[in-house]
Amino acid sequence: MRAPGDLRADARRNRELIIQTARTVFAEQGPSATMDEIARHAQVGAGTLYRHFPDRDALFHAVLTDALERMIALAETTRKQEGLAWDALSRFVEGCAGLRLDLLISVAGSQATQVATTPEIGEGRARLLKILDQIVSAAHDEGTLRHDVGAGDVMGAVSLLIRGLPTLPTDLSAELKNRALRLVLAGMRTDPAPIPPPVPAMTANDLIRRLSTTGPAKPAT
Amino acid sequence: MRAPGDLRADARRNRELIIQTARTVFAEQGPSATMDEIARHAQVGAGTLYRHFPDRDALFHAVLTDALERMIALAETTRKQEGLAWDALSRFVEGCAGLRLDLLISVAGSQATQVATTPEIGEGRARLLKILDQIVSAAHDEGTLRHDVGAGDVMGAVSLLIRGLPTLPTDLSAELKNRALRLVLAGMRTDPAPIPPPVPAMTANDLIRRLSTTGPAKPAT
Amino acid sequence: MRAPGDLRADARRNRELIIQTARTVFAEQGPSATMDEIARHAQVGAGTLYRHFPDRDALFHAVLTDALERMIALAETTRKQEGLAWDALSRFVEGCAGLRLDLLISVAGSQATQVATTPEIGEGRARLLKILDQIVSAAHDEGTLRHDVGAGDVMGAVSLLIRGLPTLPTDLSAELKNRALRLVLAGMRTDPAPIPPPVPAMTANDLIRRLSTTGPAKPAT
Amino acid sequence: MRAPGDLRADARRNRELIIQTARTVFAEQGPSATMDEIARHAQVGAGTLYRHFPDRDALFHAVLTDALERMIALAETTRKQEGLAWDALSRFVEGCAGLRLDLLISVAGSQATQVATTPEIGEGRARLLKILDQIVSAAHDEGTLRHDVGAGDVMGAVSLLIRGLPTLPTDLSAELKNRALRLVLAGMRTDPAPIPPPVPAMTANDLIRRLSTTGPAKPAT
DNA sequence: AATGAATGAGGATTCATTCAT
DNA sequence: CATGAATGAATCCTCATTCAT
Repeated sequence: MRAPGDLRADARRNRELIIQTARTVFAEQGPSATMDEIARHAQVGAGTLYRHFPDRDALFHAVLTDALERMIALAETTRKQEGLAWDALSRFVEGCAGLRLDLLISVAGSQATQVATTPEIGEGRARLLKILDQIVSAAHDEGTLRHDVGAGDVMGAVSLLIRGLPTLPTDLSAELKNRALRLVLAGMRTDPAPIPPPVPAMTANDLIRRLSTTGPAKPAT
Repeated sequence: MRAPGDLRADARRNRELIIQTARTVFAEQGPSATMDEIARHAQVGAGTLYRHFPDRDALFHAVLTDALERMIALAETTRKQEGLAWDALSRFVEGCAGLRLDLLISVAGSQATQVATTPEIGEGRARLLKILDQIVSAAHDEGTLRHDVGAGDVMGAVSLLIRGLPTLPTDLSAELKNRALRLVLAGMRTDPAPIPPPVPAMTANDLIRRLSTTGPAKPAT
Repeated sequence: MRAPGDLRADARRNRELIIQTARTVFAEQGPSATMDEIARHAQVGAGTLYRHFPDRDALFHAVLTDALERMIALAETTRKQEGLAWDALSRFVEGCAGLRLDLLISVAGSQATQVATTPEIGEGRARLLKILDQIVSAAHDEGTLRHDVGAGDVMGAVSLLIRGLPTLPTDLSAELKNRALRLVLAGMRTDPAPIPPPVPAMTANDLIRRLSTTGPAKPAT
Repeated sequence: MRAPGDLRADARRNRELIIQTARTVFAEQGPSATMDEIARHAQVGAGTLYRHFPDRDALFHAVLTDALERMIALAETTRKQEGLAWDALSRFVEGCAGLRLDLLISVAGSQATQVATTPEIGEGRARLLKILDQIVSAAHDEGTLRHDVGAGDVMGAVSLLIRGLPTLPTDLSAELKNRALRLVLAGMRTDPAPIPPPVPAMTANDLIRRLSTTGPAKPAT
């Protein structure tokens, strides 16, 4: 008899590969990226993709679950590593922006309503919120976080902002996203918003120039 | 033969009808709503839809242009009606959330990249940004708006937030969106944070409860 | 305003065309004939086929219903035209064999179990059985039909026999089917067996020779 | 290395297992049952199945050959055991119905045309027909069997009838099949049909009731 | 100018068959 | 040899778009 991890090792690697590829492809092409496209990028046959994820929704579900896990891990890390709760909170918020989770809601929003209501997803969300709650409570106690801001607000703002603006050039989208996140963080502080440090404002002209200079970052579906 | 104005009135009415219907349908079913679905909701034949908009992108374009016009009108109105530039700014931001533009970016993001780079759209964006610039400058002068916040930041934050979170129940989505908008506004102020008034925080438990109670707001595509 | 039958005439013609084509193609290629094949034979696009019959089962259903109607019409005709109930019965049985309904059960048997339980099909079957019942009763009264043979037996035997033996050369299949039908009819008579008239038996050697001489009648799927 | 007989025994057992499993699965799910389904039911991997039968047709071939062997064995048995040729004949005909060969033709008919023309199958058929010929000749000599009925007729009628009506509930299908077989047998007799003994007829109402009461016997493919 | 049927290219999914373990 | 994962061609079905009425 074989060791149980043998073939499974290969399969597990493929599964992981497909999930990560799907995340990338969805982020780049939007939620209507085709299954074939994903399979091609992952360098596997369509059949392999379907062996692992029996249909489109199953793949969405796996991608979303994976994304949630990353956010949870991020929240736990920052909570442990940062002395100040506020620092944990802001590192979490900014870290989410870097997780390349653009698709998290975009995918869910366009096709996967049922996916979003899966028990696993629900539990994952709850787990994440519990951790955020601890950070938020600590920040309340520290006096750094406004008391009318809860873990639900943090989660909501992050969910809204991490999507970025897919029609814009990638770097401009990232910059606007980061600036908006900083503004939200500033709005959450009790004191006069020492954050962010005075960087130049994004003026109307800045935006217009950068919009007219560059083409779109991403091919449409 | 009829007078040309007669038919034109009819046609113009149909065009308007289709645009508004499309906005609704896109907002409800996501950006992959089919042309037939839109035609059916507008109670016209597919042929009529295509007579007005030669292809899918043309329809997107019209919907986005229409949305931009609404935002422009809103910005102009608040600028004229409000004495304080800050009030104009915050009324604009909050007004956008009420325009039901959920689809503005969601549509654009998933399918209409090329649409987003159309000259008309570019000009509309520029026009809107110019008006915002006036408001923003006035607010800077007033001392109510942080100097490191520009019209581009306002536009960016609004664009990111007005989409809402389509997988959540409608009311919860709206509430989270409004709370996030208020946090952003608070983050833009120079002074501590008179906004929003102390309302109870959205806690982790609030969010978990409301997520598990209600089903999703919208059938997936 | 147009006459209501205008466009519909075209569509109705297409619907009929597709049903008859499907019957032929199923009869020739077996129940796993592809939708595309049927569409090609009918000289319509796949979309047209699907507009009329939303999925494979719907097409099956239509084909089966159509076949039932033909059997019903046949039963009614023979009942009216023949003086002797026995003649009506045997003309019905033999007529069914000529209806090219080879697929009737073969299709149903392989894929369309749910189709077979449709209310329409059920009603059609009942209607047919009622007519057969009248013929059968009259034949009982005539004294030509054994009293332990009912309309259900007639229907059952016909259903079993009309399929033919698709692997055999067409003419051999037809001949065996016809001989079997005559044997069944003979078995239903009260008197010795005036039917069939003494034709030469199909001997083992006949069959072996004809099986080895000719290739199969039909390309496999 | 092991003795060759060892593995061979295992392999032979597997081969037999797969054939019998395939027969069952085909009979239950129709001729389009998948290879994976058969492998799963036989509790072997797909690779094992393909080691024994290089492709789908090879498996069909084996199943059909096996069925033919059973019919041959049955014919030989009845010939030896029955004193009266007629009894041998009718026991053969009825025995075939019990062999669960429903698929014999149904499979062949839908997919395996080429299979049906294989030399092995041809020889098997010939062998079976020879045996039937002996029985038929004896029955002619006995005066029990009509002289215009040959071994080919027997084979044909049996082939047509043993398939049953897969859309009907199992027991109803079996009953109709048995009744039809008895009618055929009656039709083959020289004398006024002492067979079958007077059982109640299957009336229209019987059939309608039983069709509406029970669901179909088999899930469609 | 409106209608809705027809078209067919394209995407999701399945499954016979191959191959690495 | 057995296993079950990988493959990709083939099939079902959808939907943007065209066209006859």
